[in-house]
Order: sequence, then structure tokens, then C-alpha cells
Amino acid sequence: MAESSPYQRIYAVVRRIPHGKVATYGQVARLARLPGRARQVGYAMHALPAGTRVPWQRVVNAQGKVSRRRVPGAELTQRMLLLREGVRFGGNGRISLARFGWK
DNA sequence: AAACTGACTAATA
DNA sequence: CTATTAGCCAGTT
Repeated sequence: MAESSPYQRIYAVVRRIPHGKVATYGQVARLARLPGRARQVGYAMHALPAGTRVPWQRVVNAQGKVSRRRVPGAELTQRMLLLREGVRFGGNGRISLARFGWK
């Protein structure tokens, strides 16, 4: 069954990210058939309700880092969730996309 | 309706 | 490595 709204497509892709892996915004956008709309992916994440089943924490930016948010603190939550899944961060706070990148 | 904002990326200097 | 520019577009003011 095909998703109709862009948001639904984005969420569908994010849900497919395996445990212990991460994907970039641009990658999610592409997989959701919305090339060049990486920003919209970020916006869609921001619009997610609390307690969602969408593993939004597995979406990071192209540099393999957790994106900065308007409200500090949420970044730490995301890092903690990823660490719990086995994703390791480098000393500079970067994730090795070669190792943990999805596909 | 127009301007502003933002969980982005890629290219260029 | 950092800084700047341009492209992208939904939601908010």
C-alpha cells in the first residue's frame, strides 16, 4: 500500500532503518522519493508526536553527527538512545557512517 | 498574502 | 579544516 502524504513516506522510510544503524536526512529523503528535500525530512521529524514508534533517533546529518536543535538537551537524548543501540560515537561526537550507515 | 524560520545538503572558496 | 552561497519547502507569524 502506497503512502500518499510526504510525511507518511518519510516516516515509513525512517521506520525501515534497522536497529543499530543510522541514516542521513538526505538519504531518507531520497528513499522516500523526495530528492533534495532533506530539510523537509528534518521538519517532519520535528513534527513527530512524543511517544511515536518512528525511530527518529536513527536519523542524523550528512556529517554523521546529531543535528543541533533549537532546544538543547534533546540532542543528548538522541545520543543516549543511539548508544543504547550499539552505535558508537567518535571523540569528536561523530558516527562512522561507514560502519553504522544504513546501506 | 508576504516574510520568516528551520532536526539539511552539496558545491565552492 | 571553516565560511559562504544556493537550493529546498512546510509551517508560523
